[in-house]
Amino acid sequence: MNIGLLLFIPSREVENRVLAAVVEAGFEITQAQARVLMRVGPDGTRLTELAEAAQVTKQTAGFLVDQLEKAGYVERVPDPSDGRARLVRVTAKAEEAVPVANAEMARIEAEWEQHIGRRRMTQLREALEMLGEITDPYR
Amino acid sequence: MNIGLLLFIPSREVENRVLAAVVEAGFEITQAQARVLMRVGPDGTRLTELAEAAQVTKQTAGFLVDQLEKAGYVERVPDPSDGRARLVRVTAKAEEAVPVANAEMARIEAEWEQHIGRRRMTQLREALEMLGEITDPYR
DNA sequence: TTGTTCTAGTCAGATTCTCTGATTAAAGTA
DNA sequence: TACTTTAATCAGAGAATCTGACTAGAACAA
Repeated sequence: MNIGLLLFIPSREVENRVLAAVVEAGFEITQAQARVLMRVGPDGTRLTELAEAAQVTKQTAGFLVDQLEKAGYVERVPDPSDGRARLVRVTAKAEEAVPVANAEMARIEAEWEQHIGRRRMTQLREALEMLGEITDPYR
Repeated sequence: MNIGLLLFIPSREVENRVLAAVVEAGFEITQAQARVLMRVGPDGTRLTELAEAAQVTKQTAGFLVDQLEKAGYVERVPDPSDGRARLVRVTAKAEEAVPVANAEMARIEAEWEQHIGRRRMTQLREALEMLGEITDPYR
């Protein structure tokens, strides 16, 4: 079984379930928007950085941030260190979704650990963290 | 770091690189088409099954299969056991892309093994195979 | 056998996501 | 100052996806 599909399937499972939980809780947000929102840092992040981290073009990132802004999940503030740039920051409203997402994630991890065992779960996480070092464009 | 993102990042890396290699080799195909094509079984697969495995609606699967058919990567033949159904089968042309994809995949795995070590790579694959049992709708 | 219900697939229409190319304004640099 | 680069946006188009409605064949119950 190919490693790409092996990674893709549980990845999608998490995405789907976490998004479903968040939507269920009353937050209207899409998968694409969530992928960008997830990348916004605690002190705000520039559009260009978001685009790079989420691996989409600036235009796409801008389009998604527009929607997130309209829905009240992020705000754009001027970047004091660069007059051309603006910082995208998450709002209090978006912060409220975090515990919902975390709870569903914890539920999933618990199910997985139930199935594959604690040791393998630890190993999985460790291997993935290391792979992130060479595959995550954000780092 | 959340487990969904940890899975998503390397998953996308594989998808992107394998697709790029296949396109580079002259096969004109998109990510969405590839995801469906990948799920076609050796004896042909029904559209409904493809849709389920790839987790898209029948309409979307049909749309993508149309394109794959036009491009000559799959053909639709009547299902002898059911007059309503047709079997989607991969053509010889599509088979030619397989070694290209496999080669790139092997290259990626080698790089990863270089970075995280052989033992962790084995553990990773084992954990993912097991997770597939509870997350892959195809099985 | 004959309705009734279910299943496989398609048609129509709309929305969402994504891209390429061009433009504007601010920064950095020679 | 003039040139180049960078951050962001505007315009337009294409790709992928969905919901809802429909057709034809299969399955089943009376």
